[in-house]
Amino acid sequence: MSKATRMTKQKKVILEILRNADCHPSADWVYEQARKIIPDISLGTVYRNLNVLRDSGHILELNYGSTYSRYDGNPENHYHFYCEKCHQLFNVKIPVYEGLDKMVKETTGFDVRNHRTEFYGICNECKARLSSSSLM
Amino acid sequence: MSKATRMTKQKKVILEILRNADCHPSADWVYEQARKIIPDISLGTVYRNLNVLRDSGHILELNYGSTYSRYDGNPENHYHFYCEKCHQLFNVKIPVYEGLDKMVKETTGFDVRNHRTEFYGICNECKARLSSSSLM
DNA sequence: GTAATTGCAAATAATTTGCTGGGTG
DNA sequence: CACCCAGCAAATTATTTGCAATTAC
Repeated sequence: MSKATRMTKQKKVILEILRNADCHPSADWVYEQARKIIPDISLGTVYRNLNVLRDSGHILELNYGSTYSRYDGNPENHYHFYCEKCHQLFNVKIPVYEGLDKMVKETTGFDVRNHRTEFYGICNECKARLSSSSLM
Repeated sequence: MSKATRMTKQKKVILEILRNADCHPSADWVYEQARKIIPDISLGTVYRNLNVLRDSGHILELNYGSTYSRYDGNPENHYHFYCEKCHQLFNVKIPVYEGLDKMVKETTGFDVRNHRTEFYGICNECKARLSSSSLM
């Protein structure tokens, strides 16, 4: 059914970068990192592989709060926090509440596969920066 | 502080369209509807007003599951369901669980303002279509 | 060997912006 | 009557795609 997929050195490097990243990078950031290892890798290849890896369930694509997608090397569903000041994305370490899916299935009848939740607010670093500024 | 904002007939029409929409339309759909009332309205004006209305809290901008934004004339936070087959977006009528925000505030220390949740799966119409097809 | 994948560059899609004239408060 | 906002078109940004050469299996 699904097309055969080959493990190229480009794909391997991209996956490795995402797994080792402690942030939720954009395609462009992944591209810059990948160039350090494969100098003539192209941005198109990065985008193509990010899509392949997302479709095969190896990574997550996130598109909250910005005009571009961010990627997450941890494919297991988890919650995120978006800082409205510095626009960073953080992992939130509370368990995914799967009971919600069942609740929605009961009220709508839909086949609910999963859900995603993003929290919005101000992160600790930005809170500190704001309260030390004279503008408060 | 924030700039004065004027009520133009364009802005009024755009807001009215969104409030009466029973779907979660794209900027382009809003533009097509608005043209029926103000034939020479421009797409740029639609985008500008959607941003103004979003910033002033009159509408919500949603960007889940697609490459373009959708807009919601109901500015109160509520959950959504995205059908992975037909790509429609539905409102989910379960109450927003604000206790989650407090939980995240306690585990992270962040100032959590709110959260958004989207459910993913297959809607009823698509379920019916799938089970009646010979491909199941 | 052959089909998937690459690099490159051009194409697309969605949204934003500069400018000048018009309409709101 | 000042200044925000409209229309128009060109610019920007993020992402996708066509093609010939390359490479994994």
